[in-house]
Amino acid sequence: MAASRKPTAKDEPNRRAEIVRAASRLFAEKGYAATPIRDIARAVDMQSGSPFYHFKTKHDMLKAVALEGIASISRAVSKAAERGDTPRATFEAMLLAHLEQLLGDDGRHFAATLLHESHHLDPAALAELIEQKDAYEALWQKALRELKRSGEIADDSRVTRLLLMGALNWTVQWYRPNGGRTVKQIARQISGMLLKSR
Amino acid sequence: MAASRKPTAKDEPNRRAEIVRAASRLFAEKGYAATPIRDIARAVDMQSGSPFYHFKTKHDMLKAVALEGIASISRAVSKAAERGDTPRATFEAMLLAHLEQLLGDDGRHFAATLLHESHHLDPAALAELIEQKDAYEALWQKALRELKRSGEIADDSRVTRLLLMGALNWTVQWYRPNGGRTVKQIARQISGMLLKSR
DNA sequence: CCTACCGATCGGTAGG
DNA sequence: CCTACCGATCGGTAGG
Repeated sequence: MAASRKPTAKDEPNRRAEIVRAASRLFAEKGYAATPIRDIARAVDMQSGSPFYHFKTKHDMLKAVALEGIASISRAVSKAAERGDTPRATFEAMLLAHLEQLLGDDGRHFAATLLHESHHLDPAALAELIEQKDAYEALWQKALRELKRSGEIADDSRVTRLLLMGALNWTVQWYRPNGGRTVKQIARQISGMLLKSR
Repeated sequence: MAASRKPTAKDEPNRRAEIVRAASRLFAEKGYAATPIRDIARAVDMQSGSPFYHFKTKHDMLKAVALEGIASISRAVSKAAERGDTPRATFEAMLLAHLEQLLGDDGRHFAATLLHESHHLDPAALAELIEQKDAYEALWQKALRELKRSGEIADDSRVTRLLLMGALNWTVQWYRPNGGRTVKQIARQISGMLLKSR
């Protein structure tokens, strides 16, 4: 898995992205504070000081991971939200997109870092992240509003949204691929729990 | 808040419990790996090496916090489960008890540590914790089973339980006391979302 | 991006 | 429980 040749500065076009990817995996698995930069460097075949050529501080790495995490979830769910023709179909497409980002191979470590390690960010970076997160959650608030208008949900308050986010985001803690249930089945079960008609 | 007298070995009857309490708060706020034992010692007016008189390792402190966390949640919810006369009343009492433990002043830091920092435990301690957690969640599975029998819920599968746990446990991320909603209101909203009749 | 390195911090311990 | 301390690790940097 690790390339044994010695990379040089001109070698890869985007070493920075590789670092972010490796960092996301290690932050997700061992936590930000418990991950030495040396481990991230080794994961991308660098020497221990070299990541600092791409990032000024370790915090900047975390910031990059967290922002990329919320950005790709946001992108995927926005796109899904455009496709539904009914409030219910829209909602179900959004559920599926959100879960695919959280549980899929590509975004899983970004999402886990975003959800569990963001509190290590400095206040400025945290504020930036919260701004993105608020914009993202507004998509859900809108979807809930339309479900209420069409009579498929009784309450579209902020608390409802937060409880829904909890049910979704908590899947990161227990979902295992090859664990019997597909992501699509879980999405369907959530909509079955929340929506009235069938 | 911090006593300025110098405590001696015979001084307090239960310094160990104070350490666990302080550790729960710091682990919850800054994370296990980012909390130096020196900070815990200072929080209980000890010198930096003294916590090791009570705990062999830092991991043992985390283990104590996590096990006390699951134990008190388990105790509170068990007690609540005994009091309801209908499946619905039982369920609502359990919801309230669980949330009070997670969000109340006493258990809040224990719960946050339990939920967010347990992965730092060594495999043996983690296995012990999971055993307790499984026993706890069986209480919920039973409650869901009875709600299904009485026709107030459509699905009492394991996934339903996990989604419910997610909605509940995620409150730790967003609930703020004096934030408008009481714990009781949140509990009621969850039962309103999940249960069919009114 | 590598080499070589520094200062600070940290978990843990010996001895009392 | 305190004093005094050690060895290891870690984020970060200078210079090339």
